[in-house]
Amino acid sequence: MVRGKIQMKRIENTTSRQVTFSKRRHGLLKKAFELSVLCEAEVSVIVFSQKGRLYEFSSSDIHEVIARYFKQAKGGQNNNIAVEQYMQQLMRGSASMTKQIELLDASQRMLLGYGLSSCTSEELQEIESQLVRSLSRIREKKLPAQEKDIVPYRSQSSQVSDIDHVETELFIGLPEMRCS
Amino acid sequence: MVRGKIQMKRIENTTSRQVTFSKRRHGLLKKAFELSVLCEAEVSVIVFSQKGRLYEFSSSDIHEVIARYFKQAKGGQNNNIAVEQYMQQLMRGSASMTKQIELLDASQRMLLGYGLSSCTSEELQEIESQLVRSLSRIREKKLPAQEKDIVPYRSQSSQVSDIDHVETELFIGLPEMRCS
DNA sequence: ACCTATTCATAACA
DNA sequence: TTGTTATGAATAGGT
Repeated sequence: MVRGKIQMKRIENTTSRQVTFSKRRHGLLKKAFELSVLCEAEVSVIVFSQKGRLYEFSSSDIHEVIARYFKQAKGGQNNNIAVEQYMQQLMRGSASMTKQIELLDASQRMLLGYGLSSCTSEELQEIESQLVRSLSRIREKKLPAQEKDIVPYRSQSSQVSDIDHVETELFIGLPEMRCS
Repeated sequence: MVRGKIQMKRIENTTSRQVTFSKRRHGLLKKAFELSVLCEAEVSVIVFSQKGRLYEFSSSDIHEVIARYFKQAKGGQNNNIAVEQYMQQLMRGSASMTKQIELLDASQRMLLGYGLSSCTSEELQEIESQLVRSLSRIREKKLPAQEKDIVPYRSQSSQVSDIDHVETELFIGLPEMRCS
């Protein structure tokens, strides 16, 4: 398009392809932003580079946009509402899970001693107390087995083995399908 | 940006806002297409107008892109794999449901007598036979109740009342959570 | 990363 | 709405 317009096909030269990707990616996200501002539209853009790196823009919560997409797409004529509602619930579930992950991430970092700059002294105290309790429990366990704590039953499936040790709750909101 | 550059804020005049939306939306989707071609990137764009109309571009199946997004976003460090897998399954479930809807749409249209131009004569015959069978069953039902067909139990919930009358199957693939 | 000659996108207008 | 055009933006190739 400049100094000799280019062909609309994959740029073979790796270096110039990467440079072009960087420039045009910037341009695309900027345009998306401008469209959302000028026209009060809801705009989301997702870009994966060849190497799998993720770039995105969203004028509002991208989960909401995706949920709205699933609701609207194919939603015109004679499609049933149940599917749309189900999809919305799936999406809201995804959104809440992502938020949960962020919260867990933050709390874990705190318990590991990182990201504490924003904490009040009370919070730091609370974290410390928690750490103390954790420590004492661990030491308690190290004593010769005394069956003090009955280990609750857990599925052997490794699928959920990393998520169910936390104190938070997930409200996925699956509609009653197969499980009462 | 032309004949006097514009301010980066909502365009107040409704007409020019709509015109600008139309033009810039075209430009955005075109740019997204070009980026995906030139740089072999995976690009998805979702746009909702103020009136709620949906516009989209995706270089590949948008469900796949969204699934990949959920997999990648927040997926860097210490997040557990179970959540990612779960999200992927939710997304694949959404994708398969959308495909199911399309199939159902098509078959319903055929049974209603539309969209038959692409059918072979065998298919038309099959549809006809089906319609005949349907008709005879309906007439059978119209006879005084004889308890010929035991009506299988159905949830009273209207949530799924429109989807479970079809002969196709949905493989949502929910991981074992709460249901065995 | 920084230039700049060009092509592209588009705001205003018709 | 669709089309035209003057002008600002984006960017391919080069440094």
